[in-house]
Amino acid sequence: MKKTANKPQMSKETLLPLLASHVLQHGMGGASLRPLAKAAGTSDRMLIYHFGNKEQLVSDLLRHIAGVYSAALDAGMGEERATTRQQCAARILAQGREPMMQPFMALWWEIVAGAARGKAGYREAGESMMSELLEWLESQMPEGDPDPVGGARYLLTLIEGTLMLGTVGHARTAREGLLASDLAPN
Amino acid sequence: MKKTANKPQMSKETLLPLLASHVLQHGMGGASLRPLAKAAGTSDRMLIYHFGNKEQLVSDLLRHIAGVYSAALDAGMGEERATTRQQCAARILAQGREPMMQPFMALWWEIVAGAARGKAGYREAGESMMSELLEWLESQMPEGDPDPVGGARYLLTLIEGTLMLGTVGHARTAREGLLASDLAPN
DNA sequence: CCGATTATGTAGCACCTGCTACATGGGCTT
DNA sequence: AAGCCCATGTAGCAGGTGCTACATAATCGG
Repeated sequence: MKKTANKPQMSKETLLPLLASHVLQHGMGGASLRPLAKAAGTSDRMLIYHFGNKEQLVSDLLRHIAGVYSAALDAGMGEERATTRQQCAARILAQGREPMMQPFMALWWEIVAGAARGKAGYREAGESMMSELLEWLESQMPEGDPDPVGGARYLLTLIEGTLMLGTVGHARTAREGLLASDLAPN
Repeated sequence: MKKTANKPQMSKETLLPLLASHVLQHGMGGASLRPLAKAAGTSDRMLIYHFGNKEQLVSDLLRHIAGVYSAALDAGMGEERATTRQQCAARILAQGREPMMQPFMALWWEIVAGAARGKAGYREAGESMMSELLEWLESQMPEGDPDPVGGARYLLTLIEGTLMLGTVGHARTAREGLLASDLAPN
């Protein structure tokens, strides 16, 4: 028996993945200490011990989740670029509809809502995740695009609007809007 | 003294405006029975009495708020139409930034988040508010627009994406995206 | 004027909330 | 071996949660 104890031996770093997984499944609304603690195999007491207070825990957790999101984006990134902007948008919208991304989508709107209310950590997490997505989108822009940087921003705006409309039952509205845009497949 | 008692004499209809005003200020997260009751000058007991349970209360409240939103839109509607799509989008984005609309904007993302989690009443309220906005937008489309219906849907998608990006600190991204679109003022 | 329905207040239930005090361990350094 | 610090368990706090039971008051139909 060396120093490798079989006791849990927890730390922020070991706790965060477990907490993130729980939050991705159940949302930020249900992120109260005791359920979180149970999901991580600890007690609420220990969560406060490691993070100081709940606000700090939420901040750290959101930052961690933003990192996980980035990794998930990388994992889902295709090899070859798109050949048209329209294909590029379609590709990322399809990615957003993948089951693997579903928990992120549900959590995303809670992050936006928290940011709108000025909650600590929410705006930073949202901004970071959008920056990540924007970067990914730029890398996916067609080869000969005349303005890949501006185009990526334009597509991002359209894509996020489409996702939002879909969430409140206006998927059809967004689809018809895209058909009426300069992205229409003709 | 006829039958007009000076006692409060509450009902769903008299309660809902008071509840809505509280929720618009403090958000759905703080919409627990006792604060709501205090804001409406009643007790949690009476809220349950009138609405049956909290879920029903939230449903009724969201439907009521969707109606208030519609009225606020009408009140802010300008007389003359826009002359270009770009002006049309700018006008509605400005409207969203008005102080009067601010509580709706903050509440909006909570509605979207609730819709994404399948909470009762949220999707319906979100869908209704978007339909209202779409209708308003159609009425604002330029006179000689070749495709006002599709154009309104296209603008709505862009506008909502812009609002979302602004909420998470990416207002600049959205602005640059619009500049790179076919809406660019040139 | 009486009886029934409607409206409201007071207490209270069982549970959850973030957080703390205190004790006890177990492993580390010296 | 002594002392010490980090980790963890048990209890508990004051307050909030949705909701209910019960009693009472007000109002209205007969």
